Amino acid sequence: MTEDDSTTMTEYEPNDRQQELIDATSGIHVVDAGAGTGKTFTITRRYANLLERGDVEPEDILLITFTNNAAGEMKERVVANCDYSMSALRDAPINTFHGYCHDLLIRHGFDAPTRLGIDDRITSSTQLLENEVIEEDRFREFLDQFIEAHPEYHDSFRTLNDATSLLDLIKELAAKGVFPTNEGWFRDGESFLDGDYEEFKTLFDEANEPNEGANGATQSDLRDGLSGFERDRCYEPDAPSEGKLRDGYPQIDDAWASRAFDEDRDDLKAFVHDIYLEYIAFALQRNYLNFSFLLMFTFAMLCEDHSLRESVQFDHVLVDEFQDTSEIQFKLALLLAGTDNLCVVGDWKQSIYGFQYASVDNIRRFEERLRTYKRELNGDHTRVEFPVDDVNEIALVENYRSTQSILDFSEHSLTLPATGSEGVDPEIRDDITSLAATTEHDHSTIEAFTGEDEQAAILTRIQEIVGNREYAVEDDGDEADDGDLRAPTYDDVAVLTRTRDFGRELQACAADYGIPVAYEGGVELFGTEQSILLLAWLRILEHEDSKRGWAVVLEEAGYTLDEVKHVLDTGAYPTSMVAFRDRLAAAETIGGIARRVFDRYGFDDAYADGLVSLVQGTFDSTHHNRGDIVRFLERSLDADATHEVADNPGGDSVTVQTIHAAKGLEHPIVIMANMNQHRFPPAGGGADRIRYEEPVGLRQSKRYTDAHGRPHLYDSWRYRILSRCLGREYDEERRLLYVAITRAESHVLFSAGESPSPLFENLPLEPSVVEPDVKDVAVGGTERTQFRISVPVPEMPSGQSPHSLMDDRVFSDVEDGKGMEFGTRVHDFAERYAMGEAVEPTTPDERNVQTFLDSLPGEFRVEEHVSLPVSVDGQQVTIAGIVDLLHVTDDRVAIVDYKTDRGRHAEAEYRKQVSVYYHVVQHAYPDRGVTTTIYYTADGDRVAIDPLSIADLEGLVDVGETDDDRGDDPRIR
DNA sequence: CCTTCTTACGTTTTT
DNA sequence: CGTAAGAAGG
Repeated sequence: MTEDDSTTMTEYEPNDRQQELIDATSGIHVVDAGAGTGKTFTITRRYANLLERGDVEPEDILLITFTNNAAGEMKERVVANCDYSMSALRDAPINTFHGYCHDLLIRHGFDAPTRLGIDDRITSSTQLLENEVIEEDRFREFLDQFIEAHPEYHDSFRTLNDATSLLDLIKELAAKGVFPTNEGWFRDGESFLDGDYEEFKTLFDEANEPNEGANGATQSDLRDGLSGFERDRCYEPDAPSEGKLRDGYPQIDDAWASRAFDEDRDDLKAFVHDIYLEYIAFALQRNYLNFSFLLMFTFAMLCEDHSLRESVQFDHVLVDEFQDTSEIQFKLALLLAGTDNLCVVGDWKQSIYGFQYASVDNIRRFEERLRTYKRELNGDHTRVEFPVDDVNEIALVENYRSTQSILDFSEHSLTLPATGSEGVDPEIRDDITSLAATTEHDHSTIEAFTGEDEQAAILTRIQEIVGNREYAVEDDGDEADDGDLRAPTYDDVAVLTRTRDFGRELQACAADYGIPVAYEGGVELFGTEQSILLLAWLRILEHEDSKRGWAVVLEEAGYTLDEVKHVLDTGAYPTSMVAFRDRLAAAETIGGIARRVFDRYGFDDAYADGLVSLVQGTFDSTHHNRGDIVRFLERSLDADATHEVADNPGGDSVTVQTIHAAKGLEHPIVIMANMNQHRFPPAGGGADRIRYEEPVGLRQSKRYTDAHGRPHLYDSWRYRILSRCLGREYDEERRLLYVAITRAESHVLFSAGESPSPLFENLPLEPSVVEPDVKDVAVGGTERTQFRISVPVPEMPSGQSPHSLMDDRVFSDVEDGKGMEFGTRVHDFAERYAMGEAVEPTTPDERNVQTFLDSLPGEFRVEEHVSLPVSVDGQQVTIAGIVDLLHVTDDRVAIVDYKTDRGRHAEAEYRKQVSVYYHVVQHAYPDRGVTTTIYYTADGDRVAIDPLSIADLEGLVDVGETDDDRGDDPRIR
């Protein structure tokens, strides 16, 4: 499903344009590589071609990608195309900008901070701070001490509404190459802050152009936008009255352009400068760098240290995904290029990372920027030594993904007005390189629909599509030339959304109907029950906040509010919980704490795993105490922080993801959902009081002074005029829609609810209205009941799994051939079949399971968590595990454990495992007879096991081993 | 056609 | 809380 999958097969030969790029091994090339044109394929071929010529080695070629994944994939595919092995390319500079800069700083960046006049060093102990929530926390801490130290800025501080907006500003400036030094600004940074009046004047004139009325000119957008100029606002005394400002008609007076632009910003610049510089120093002092500073220091170092720059420069520089680069990244590429063998590849139509400071003009106006940047970099010293006049443009035009209908349709999206009144510059069409399809069929459906309940409408449509040959998709099986069409499955459908929330809602809604849906992408990990309980236990461990923790834990355990209150007041916490707390307190690492908490509650899902690995990864060092972690969890919860969680149910399911997450992927059928007002495009925008915007530079919208003889936060009348000229940009929203459409191979559908957005209404399609009619696919209503057998948690237990009682050696000399994955699949089938899901057996083992389960009357309990407390040498130990199946009838309970083994070699060991289950189950069902059996799926043989006594089991426990030593999955297969 | 009022909204995510 | 799009009013 990755980009270029259609071209990964080596049997494909490059097309003419691809070949041109592969052969273009010298000179400057800018490659317009549209969606699905085999970009990665071509780049890796080009790279291999360079190596084959003999005089170029891997270390002479810098290949920059956008993500670490892409870098890894590039390496693999280069290896597939040339004589080098993976190990030979291990150290090859195929990397992201950040990754490469990190390496460079570690190797040569010791005194890079001195380039900004900061007297500190980057050392091998300097950490890269990756987590945003933690950085914001540090930044707040920094700001507090900054305010303390700078009384002269107290007024400036009053203008701020939110501390982190300043951190964002710093990162934005860093991405533009604007850095502070102890004496002012690095190189010509200050001119960026001042802005460019000429450019602004152009925008001003544009906004001030009279509109065409029915009879003659009507007022300009600018004049219109300035109505109500004084409404609900208080300006400083030098502000003009609305009447004066809007004196002219149909335009306002030209002179306002310079009056609004020219402003004394020395105080503002000094304020931002000092915070910026001192924050960098603060970070170094605390031994960390953020992603922005990584690039900043590398750039400063390469700029100023001429011999270093020359020594690291490359013969060839190749940048992939160039539409996602920021300005400083473009400049870094130039500094790293020793010759004019510079090749950038990208597609401006897929530039959707503006909020991460990607600058689409890097590729759209490549030549212009190249010249400007060369001039800037060479101002005082020749850093870019090669000529930049001769730029070759190559456009890849053959698309290997979509039908021609979809490709043609996708171009509309780039010119759709995104508001009722917006006019889109039609010249954009001239920049579009039309793509040519290579598919054999052109059977596409392109349609739009609405439904009052959009979620239901989408699910209804999905059910109509799946299995319907009208929505046939290409069957790209392994046979070389197929071109056959087949009816779609759930797997073929992807629902794309602009914002995450809609996708998550749809996922929940689909789950109600039993429609298989896999949400892919970042998940709100901190709002989960797992996270809340972990936080609660950590609070209990931290004594200051322990009551808040206890309240959550007690409530979860089923105490009523009154009971909770009573326990909190008296401090009489249940002894088993106190014992658990003490056991937690003994854990060495945060990962150990988290795992113990999740074991206690039986969480062994993707969320628990995600949390364990996240906290373990974030707090691996000993520098953090539990208070830090509590704060981290609180902040993350507060900030709705998201995190990637591997929660793919697998199997045949609909994909739901954001457009951003879908970039680079392809799907046979795409449903572009939630095209509603204020959702796509989203409403709102930055309300930051201090901001940087091209071309007006650094500005503030409010200022705290005592003008009018009264201290107040006055509005800036200049800012109001300037912001009216800048307006809101919807180009990126159109590109997002473009990306969504071009993910589709065969069919595209657009959906909206009750109030479609202009983007939807302006589609050249006639929307149909879908009456919701979702069929419930959950069979028989056999809901999986949450039933948990629990035995009171003993004092001071240390946990073990039944696995630890067993002797692994019986498994080691067996050549089974089926493997663990097979076992997992059979167990999954058995679990789902027992719960009444409509699953079909695919192997003889599964058919045996089916026959077996069909023969059993009564009730099933599936995957029961059990724990058995035992005492060994006076020490409490809990053995926890999961029973595959409990077969419950009126007078008996049967334990069934599936085994996929071909032979019986391990039965003696399994006896220990199922004996644990026996004692727990007997305890839970004291009135019924309990039988313990193993079901061998290979031959359908059910074997009764005579359980060991508790005393026997206790004899098997090795007290030296704690739960930290065992694997994550206590399940025994 | 122009102005004023009302109402509804608050994103995306990799390094 | 501040913004901006659309509706209503003049």
